[in-house]
Amino acid sequence: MAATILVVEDEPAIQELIAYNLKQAGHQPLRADNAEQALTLVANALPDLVLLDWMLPGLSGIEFARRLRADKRTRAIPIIMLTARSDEQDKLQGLETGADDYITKPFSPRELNARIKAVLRRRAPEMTDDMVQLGGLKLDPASHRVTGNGEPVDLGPTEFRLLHFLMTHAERVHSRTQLLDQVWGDHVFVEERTVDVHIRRLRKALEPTELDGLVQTVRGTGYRFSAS
Amino acid sequence: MAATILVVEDEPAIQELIAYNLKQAGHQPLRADNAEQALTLVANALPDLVLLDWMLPGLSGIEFARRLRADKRTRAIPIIMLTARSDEQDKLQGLETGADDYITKPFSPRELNARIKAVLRRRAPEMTDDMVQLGGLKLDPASHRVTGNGEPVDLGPTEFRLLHFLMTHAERVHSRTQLLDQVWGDHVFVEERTVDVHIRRLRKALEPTELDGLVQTVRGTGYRFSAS
DNA sequence: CGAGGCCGTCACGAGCTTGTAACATTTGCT
DNA sequence: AGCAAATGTTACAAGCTCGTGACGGCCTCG
Repeated sequence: MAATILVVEDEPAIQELIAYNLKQAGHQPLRADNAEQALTLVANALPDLVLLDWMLPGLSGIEFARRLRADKRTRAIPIIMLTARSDEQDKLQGLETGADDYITKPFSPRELNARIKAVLRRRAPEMTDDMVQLGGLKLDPASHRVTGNGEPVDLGPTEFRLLHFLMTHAERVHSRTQLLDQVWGDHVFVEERTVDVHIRRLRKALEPTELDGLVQTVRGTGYRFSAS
Repeated sequence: MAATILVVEDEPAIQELIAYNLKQAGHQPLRADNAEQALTLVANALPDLVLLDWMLPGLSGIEFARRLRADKRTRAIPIIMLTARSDEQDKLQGLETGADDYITKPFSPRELNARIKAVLRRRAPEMTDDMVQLGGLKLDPASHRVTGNGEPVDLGPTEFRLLHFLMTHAERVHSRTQLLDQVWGDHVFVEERTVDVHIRRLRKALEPTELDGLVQTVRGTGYRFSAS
């Protein structure tokens, strides 16, 4: 878990309620009363997910979603829209605009959390605290523990995040830039070669378990985690 | 347990019955005949849980629940609603409003107690008086006593609550912020590093029993109680 | 009103992490 | 083979995190 979630909701009580529930669930809520404010926040820091009220004063939720989708930097952010009652018209338009899911008010905290988790699992599996197990390696985000063939593996924070991302996006090559964006964060500027060093550190930590071969180099492209 | 439980029920006989049962089970019942009265009581002292009749004269149970959820101070209070027969409509609306559980009349004292315990455990496992026993450490909330390998361990109030929380949420990393929210209470403003100091005091108290290793640091993330 | 216990904060230092540069090695190509 | 680009590897200084002891304030109890 531990995702940063932007809540765009003009009703203060509901906003407060949602924010509280997000915090309880281990997320980091960001709040905005309207779309303009939300855009400013997004400009400063990318949230991992957006909870968006469809009915907003000023710039509408639909329009806000469009703008997110129009900008390359924000296009991939999952959006869950909040609609009053089951307004079919809104739902349709929302899903067309690119919302990942919708939830109708009133909703229970339980339902909200379930949907957030579902969407994150689909769009950003490394944000959930699901255990990942691949090719003899086991990584548990909840306890923050890694074992290789049963033996504990000691990793630094960055190596842990790197391995987590690679394992949740296995069998795919990731360029250094992508890894920097995903593992380091997108507003960070670091030398690309730094990735190499951390890959090295990760492999070194995996060596005792003979599992370092799972982290593979794809020359000219980047790195890949592969269990095959 | 020893939880303070607010009973909101307009039928005097049933209210009396419930209150009696709660007392028997070791709880401290507060009674209210209607939502207005209940609000007054809540304003004075926060109960640990609310038993709420859905059908009330005047302000309805649903509305009362909404108000609890709307106020930051009362938002976290678990609610169990009492519904006459199995009125599906009410159940649905109740859970959406944020009730944690429901129980249909008539119900047995046993069932009521079971649900209360379950809800308390789910919302705040460290609220129940279940004894926790992990890795040689034994913590008994009822007698407020801790023993490590049979030897008594002397803890201050905060260390006790901290250990209780960690033990009831073992094998999970908790950030300092989470610990402050859960152990100190989330309206409190304290330095994050204060957590470190109390962890230190907890470890020091555990040292004589050689069990201080159970409280582990996860660098860059937080702390974890682990028996493995 | 004095003693003791508990709490939150601070400051210092050890040790761990991290980004970078520098050098070594491998790879692909001609 | 020879070359250039890409990647592996190592060392290191700077920065950050965490452990730890100390201190002063507050409260309770005698």
